[in-house]
Amino acid sequence: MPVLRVALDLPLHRLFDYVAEAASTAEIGLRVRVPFGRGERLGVIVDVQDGSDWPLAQLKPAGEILRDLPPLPADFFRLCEFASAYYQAPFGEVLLQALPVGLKRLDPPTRRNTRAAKSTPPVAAPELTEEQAVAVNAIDPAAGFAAHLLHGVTGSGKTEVYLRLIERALAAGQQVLLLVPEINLTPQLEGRVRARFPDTGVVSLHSELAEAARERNWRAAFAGEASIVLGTRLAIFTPLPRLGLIVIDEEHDPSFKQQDGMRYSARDVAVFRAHQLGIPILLGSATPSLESWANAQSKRYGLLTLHERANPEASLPAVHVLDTRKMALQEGVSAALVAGIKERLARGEQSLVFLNRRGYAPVLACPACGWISRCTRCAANMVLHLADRRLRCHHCGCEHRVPKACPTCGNQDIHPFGRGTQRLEDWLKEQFPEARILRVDRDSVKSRKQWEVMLERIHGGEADILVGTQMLAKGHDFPKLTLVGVLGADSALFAADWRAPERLFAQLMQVAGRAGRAELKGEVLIQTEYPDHPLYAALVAHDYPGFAATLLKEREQAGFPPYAFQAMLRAEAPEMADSIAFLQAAAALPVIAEHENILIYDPIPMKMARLANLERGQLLAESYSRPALQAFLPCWREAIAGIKAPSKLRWHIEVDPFEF
DNA sequence: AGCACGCCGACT
DNA sequence: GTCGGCGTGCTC
Repeated sequence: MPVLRVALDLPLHRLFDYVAEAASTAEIGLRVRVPFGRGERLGVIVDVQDGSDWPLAQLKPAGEILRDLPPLPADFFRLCEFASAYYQAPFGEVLLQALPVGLKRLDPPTRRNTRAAKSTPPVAAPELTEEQAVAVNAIDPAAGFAAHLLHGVTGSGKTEVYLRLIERALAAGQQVLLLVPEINLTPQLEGRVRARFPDTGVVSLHSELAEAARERNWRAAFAGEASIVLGTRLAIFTPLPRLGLIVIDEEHDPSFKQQDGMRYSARDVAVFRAHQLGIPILLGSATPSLESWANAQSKRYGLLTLHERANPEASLPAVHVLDTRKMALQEGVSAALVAGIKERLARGEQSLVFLNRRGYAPVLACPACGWISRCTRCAANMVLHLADRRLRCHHCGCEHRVPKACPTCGNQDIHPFGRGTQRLEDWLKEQFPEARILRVDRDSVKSRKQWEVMLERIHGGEADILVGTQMLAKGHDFPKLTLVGVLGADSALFAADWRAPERLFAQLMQVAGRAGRAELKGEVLIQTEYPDHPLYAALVAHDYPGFAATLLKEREQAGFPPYAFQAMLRAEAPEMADSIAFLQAAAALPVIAEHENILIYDPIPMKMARLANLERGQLLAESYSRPALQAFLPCWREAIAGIKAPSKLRWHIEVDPFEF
C-alpha cells in the first residue's frame, strides 16, 4: 500500500507517514485529512512512497484527500524547504503558514464566485527619463536570475521603472510579485498599479485583509488568474505558476522582517525565490539596506541609480542642521523652526514636524520622591496619553488611569517629562491658533480608512501643520509641503543597537523627501545636539553612498554583518536566572566544539529585559562563514531541544537577527 | 502545539 | 476521601 508523507502544522522537525488505499505521486501537493493523536488534522502530502521508516503496522490510514485546489507545485515546496532550513523553522509550519486559513480547515471550503473586474482605459505611461530608461533596459527577463538594486531618491521615479518592468513581464505572459512594506500606508501605489493595468488581474495580499478576501486573492494568484500580486512580506510565500519578476519596494524597510513565529526576511526569501526560478528581482530604495548596498558594491547585485528627481523642477530639499546647544528652546522647538512654520503659514504652504514618539509625554514623574511611571510587566516606562487621560505601555499594551497624585509619596505635583506628538500638537495649537494642525500617528490613524481620509485632507490643503511619527514619512507626495522639522532624532545616534543609525538615516531621508516635491522648493530643519555627527553631514549632502561606505567600513572593522553571519538564541521565562541558565547550557553544548569557525558569545539580558512579565535573555552565535553557520545551526537546535528547562521557558533561534 | 497520563495539596 | 495543579512524553 502506498505511504503518504504528510506535513502538519506542528513545531516538530519531521513529517508523518500514513497509509493510503490508492495514491500516486499525482497526489503530491494536495491537502489531506489525517488522524493525529486522538483527533484529526489537515496536512499536506509532500511525497508518496512505497515504504516508510516506521513500522508499517503502526501507520494509521490517511483520511480524505482534498481536491478542491490543484496540487501545490514542486517549486513552492522547495521555497518552503529553503525557508525551513535557513531559518530553523519546522517545515510543516512554514508550509501551512503559507496557506490562507480557510484552506487549513478540515472541511473543504465552499467555493465562491470571483467577480469579473470592469474594464477602464489604462492611464498612459509617462515618458521615461534617460536614467529610468537605462534602469529598465538593464533588466533582461531572458537572462535568468539577476538581482538589481535600484537606488533613487524620493521622487526620482522608481515606481515608473517598476511599472515598465511589470508591463514587460505581463506582455510575456508572466506573473509579477510586487512587495511593499505596509500596503495600508501606501494606498496610492495600489491605485497607480491598477490604473496602469486596468485589464489585468491585480490582487493584494496582506494580513489586514479579511479572511475571505485573502483566500479569494490567494486562489486567484495561485490559479494564475491574477497577473499582479501586490503584497506585504507574507505574500512572498504565495505559489505563483507563472512568476516572472519580483519587485521589492523600499527594500530596506524593517517590516520585511517578520518579528514573531518564523523570523524570516521576506527580502532575502525573495532573492532566493528569484534565484530558484531563474528570474530577475529588483530591489528599490532611496536608502538601501547595508546588506543590499554591499551586494551591489561587490557586483553580486547590479546597481541602477536614479540621481535626479523625475520632475526636473523639483530640486532636492535644502537640509539644515540646527545646533540646539546654542539656542533657547520652547517646548523643545527652536525659534528657527517656529519662524519657518510662520513663513509657510503666511505663504499658504504646509509644514511637517517629525517626532517619532507618540503620546503626550514618554514618562510621568514625581520630582519629590523620584517615582516614575514604570510598566509593572515590562522594563519600560508607561507613556502618558493626555487625550484619554491614561498611562500606556507601548510594549505590552497594558494601561491604566493617570494617578492624581504620586502613588508612592502622595505628592500632588507630578509632571510629564519629555515630549510626544500630542504635547507638541497642543503647544503648536497655542503658538499658531489660526493654523489648522493635523496630528498623524498610530493613535490618530488606526485603520486604512482613517489613513485614506487623512491623506485626502492633507492633499486637499485642509492642514497647515502636520505633526507626526514615521507614519508620515512613508511614500507620500504632499504637493504643498515645503518645510520639514525634525525633533528628538539624537537618541538613535548612540543606541546600543548598531543598526539604529542606518534606520535613522533612512527615516530622516524619507521624511526629508516629503519637502518640496513639486515646483516649490523644500527645506528641512534638523534639531540636534550633535550637529557634527557624520549622519547629519551625510543628510545635508544628500550623500547616501558616502554614509553607507562609512557604516560598511565600521561594520567590517567590528566584524558585524554583512561581514559576519549571526544567529540569536533567545529565551524567556518568569525569572531571568532561568533564562540565563538555559542560555549558558546552550553555550556549553558539545556540538559547538564539533563545528569549526563558530563563535558563541556570553548570554546577556535583552535590552528590553522584561516584557509582559517574562524576563528575556539572548545568546549570539556568529561565524565568518555562512555555510559554517548553516551547518552548525540544525545540530545546535537539536541539542538545545534536549536541555532540561522549566516548563514555562520558551526559546527560539533567529537567523540574521535584527534587534540587539 | 495539543493532549494525554501521572503523582502531591485544599475542598464538597 | 476526591478535584486539580502542571511536569514530562508522545503524536505516523
